[in-house]
Amino acid sequence: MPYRVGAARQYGTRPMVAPSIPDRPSLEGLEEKWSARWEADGTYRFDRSKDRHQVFSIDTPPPTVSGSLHTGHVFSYSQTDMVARYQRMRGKTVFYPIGWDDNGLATERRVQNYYGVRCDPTQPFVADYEPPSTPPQQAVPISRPNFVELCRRLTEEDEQVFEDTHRRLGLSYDWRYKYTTIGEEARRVSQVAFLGMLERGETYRNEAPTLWDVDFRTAVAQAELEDRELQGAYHRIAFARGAGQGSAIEIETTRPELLPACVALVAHPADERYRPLFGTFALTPLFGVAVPVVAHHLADPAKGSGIAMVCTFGDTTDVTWWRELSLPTRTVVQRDGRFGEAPFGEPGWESVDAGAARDHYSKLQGKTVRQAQRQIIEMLRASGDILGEPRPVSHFVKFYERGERPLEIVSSPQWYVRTMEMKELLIERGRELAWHPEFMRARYESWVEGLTGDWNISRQRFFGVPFPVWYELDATGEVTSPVVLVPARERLPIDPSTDVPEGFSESDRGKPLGFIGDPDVMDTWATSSLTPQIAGRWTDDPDLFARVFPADLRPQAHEIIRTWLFSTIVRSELEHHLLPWKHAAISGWILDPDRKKMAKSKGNVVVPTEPIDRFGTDAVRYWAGSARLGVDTAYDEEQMKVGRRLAIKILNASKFVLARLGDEPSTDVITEPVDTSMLATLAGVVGDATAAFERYDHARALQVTETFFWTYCDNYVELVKARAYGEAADERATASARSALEMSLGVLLRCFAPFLPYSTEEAWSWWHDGSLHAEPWPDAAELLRHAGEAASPRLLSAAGDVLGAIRRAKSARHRGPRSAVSSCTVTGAPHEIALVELAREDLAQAGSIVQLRFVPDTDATAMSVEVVLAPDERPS
RNA sequence: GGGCGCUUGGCUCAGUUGGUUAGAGCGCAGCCUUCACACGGCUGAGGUCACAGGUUCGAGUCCUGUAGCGCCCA
Repeated sequence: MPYRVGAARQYGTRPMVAPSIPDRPSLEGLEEKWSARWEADGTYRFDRSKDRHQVFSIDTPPPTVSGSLHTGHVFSYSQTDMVARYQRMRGKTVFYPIGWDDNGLATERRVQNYYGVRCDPTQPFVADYEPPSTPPQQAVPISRPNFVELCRRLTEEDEQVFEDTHRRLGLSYDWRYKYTTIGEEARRVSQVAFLGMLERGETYRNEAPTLWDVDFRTAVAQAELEDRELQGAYHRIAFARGAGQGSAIEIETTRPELLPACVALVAHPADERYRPLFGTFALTPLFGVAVPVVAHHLADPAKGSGIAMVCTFGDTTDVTWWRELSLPTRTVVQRDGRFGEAPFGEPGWESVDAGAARDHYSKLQGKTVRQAQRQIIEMLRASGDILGEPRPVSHFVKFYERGERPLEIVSSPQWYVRTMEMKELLIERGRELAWHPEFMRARYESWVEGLTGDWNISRQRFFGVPFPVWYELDATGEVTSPVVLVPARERLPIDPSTDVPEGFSESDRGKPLGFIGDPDVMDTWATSSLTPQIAGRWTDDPDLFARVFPADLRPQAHEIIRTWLFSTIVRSELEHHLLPWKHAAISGWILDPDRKKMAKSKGNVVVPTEPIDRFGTDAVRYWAGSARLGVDTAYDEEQMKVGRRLAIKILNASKFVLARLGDEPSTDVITEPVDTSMLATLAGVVGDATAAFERYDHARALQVTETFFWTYCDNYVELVKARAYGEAADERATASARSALEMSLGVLLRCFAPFLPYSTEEAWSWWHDGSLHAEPWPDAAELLRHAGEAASPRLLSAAGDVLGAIRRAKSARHRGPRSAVSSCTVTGAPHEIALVELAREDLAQAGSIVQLRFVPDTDATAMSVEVVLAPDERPS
């Protein structure tokens, strides 16, 4: 591929009249100036006429708009932008869209708090509804359409703030491809993909025990769970045996309130204490229900009394026992977290004393889990079935990660995606993906290996993508048929609560022999897992999609490997049998200066606009760019100050070079050994930076460029200053210096461009038309050709060493940098001396050396420099 | 409890496939201002590479173990 370092191009775009260079270059105002220009010029527009192999496609997880942006976003988004800019300069047309994740629970909560409302689907729709001007104490119930409307309104405001910040950061998106996860296209893609899964049998609806948050009133997926340690207590409860069958069985439980839901007692098959009891029955206290004593290996003989009661459902182990031992179901806890009906005496609820059972249960019905626990303990005490005092215990209980009360397990119809049968395949896909850093793959694999159930994608929420299905009702108005009514694909997206299935009319809704829409919305991940398809306009623009999918890169943080990355691989596999991207770049976290994770809940969040205001975008990006992928990084203003200094240095160095451009620029005239040595060194730097970018190591690319740039300024620029000023006798020496300076500056600006887009663009604009960011990335091989075969990087470094020795001598004697050296003697191995002697004139000028001598010494192992300063002529 | 990562000068971090006296920046100290840069530059001091074994001619780097910290999952 022809990546030209671009003598011809570089010079070719040079304006006829050199624009004026500011006397005092400054970073102030560059962001506004260049952001507007890039937008106006379409600098970062994706060229959709290009084929897939000419495209570099990035699938960025859209940030959640509800809530504020923090510096962590700036950090990882900047890192991705560096790759995007590099690839663009490598000649790719970059597909780099951005979206906003406004779908889901986070937005609902924000709307509730912001406006002081709550969604109540039983409320009637109010046209032109206006929320209270100040949020009232008691949330106002409003209809679902009104609630969704408020969600849209608030997210639009939030999205504008986000867009402004992203633009200031200089992220090189093509804004024409902006999307949202609740927008029409996202809903269409989600629904098309869902119906595809339905058709292929990859999704199914099942009435099943489901982890349920009683406050949020929604099912919770495995990815959203977390274990929290809770203080509880073991209560010892006696279960009577049938007449003449022996003494009571004592069990210990942390959830005595679930006694009416008890369906069995379980002990380990090898437990000698209980072996004789397997196959017999015991009676639940208070309720008199006969439950079998059964054996299962998950029963822990060391826990409590070694025998446990199985309830429907106290925890996930209960679910396992219930399923594997085919136990009956007696559910008492409802979706609102309160005790519902329990018809003791009726089929399935047989009791030896149904009257007493009902009497006892009537005191529990309607109570919350906590209240019921207090009540049942009281009743058990009264009946004498509770033994001794409760024994405090600390145990882990499952919570919804956003929830405040332990999850209950209820039975309700949910849509599931068959992920369990894909596990092997998913792990294989994970192995095909190039992970940066490599070790992040383990996070993914251990997550997939640890999956215990299919992916539940139903959410009993309001602001989300509805399931595009209806159910037929029978003559009694119940859903009994397993047949699902689906819309034609052309109708999507639809909302089954307002749209009507083919062959029915709105008047059939909810009526016997009519239909009813699925009441739920999809889990936010069921949409977010389709960002490659949404951004690439899979359903609406297949031509575009073919050019950008599968993507080259998925950048994201490590905590969403188990959610976003995982679910996207699942969907891509189901829909396309392809890995959705080639590379995954996993960024680290931003920690606060005390190395604590930056999080809103901790109150240590730095708003990104603040450091941008104080140090400038380039400075903040420099900080982000110096951190490697996968490494958690502390928020560090010192590092931003360094970046700011670098950006200013770039402007100043550019000013110096451009103030003495030659009249007839040409690469042919770069002949002086010091100049060609510099070009050869620069070629090495470009090679390193390129290789680093190719392996997604942007930090290394920045570091090698920066390191070279400082020695370039300190040594090379100082060495050639006299020639550049035209003070050399030989005109060719001057032309060589000027051309080399111009070429190297152009190369350096391009190397820095992905990191510091504003200051480099500013400097570039001083002597070019067109954007630096549309320039080709420099090519090391071409630089080497300009340097010539004879050029040796060693000359520049050796001359730099001599210069350093002279500086040290002057510094030690408190002399100024331009103070005179009466004599300087350089001693070293003959080949070294022969080399460094090529820089004689430059060294003499740069060091203000009167007498410069080079002494070859065959015994010398290292070069040594002896400096004699001229007498100090300053007044003392 | 399982997995992953980290431990290098006061601080933040580099250190590529093991190869001479271990690097950088910040901070600190000293010095230097007409001639790109005081929103600066130069120079310097400062490290038994967490610990203990092992492999090797040679280990910050590879292996084993220990400790501490962090994250993910139970």
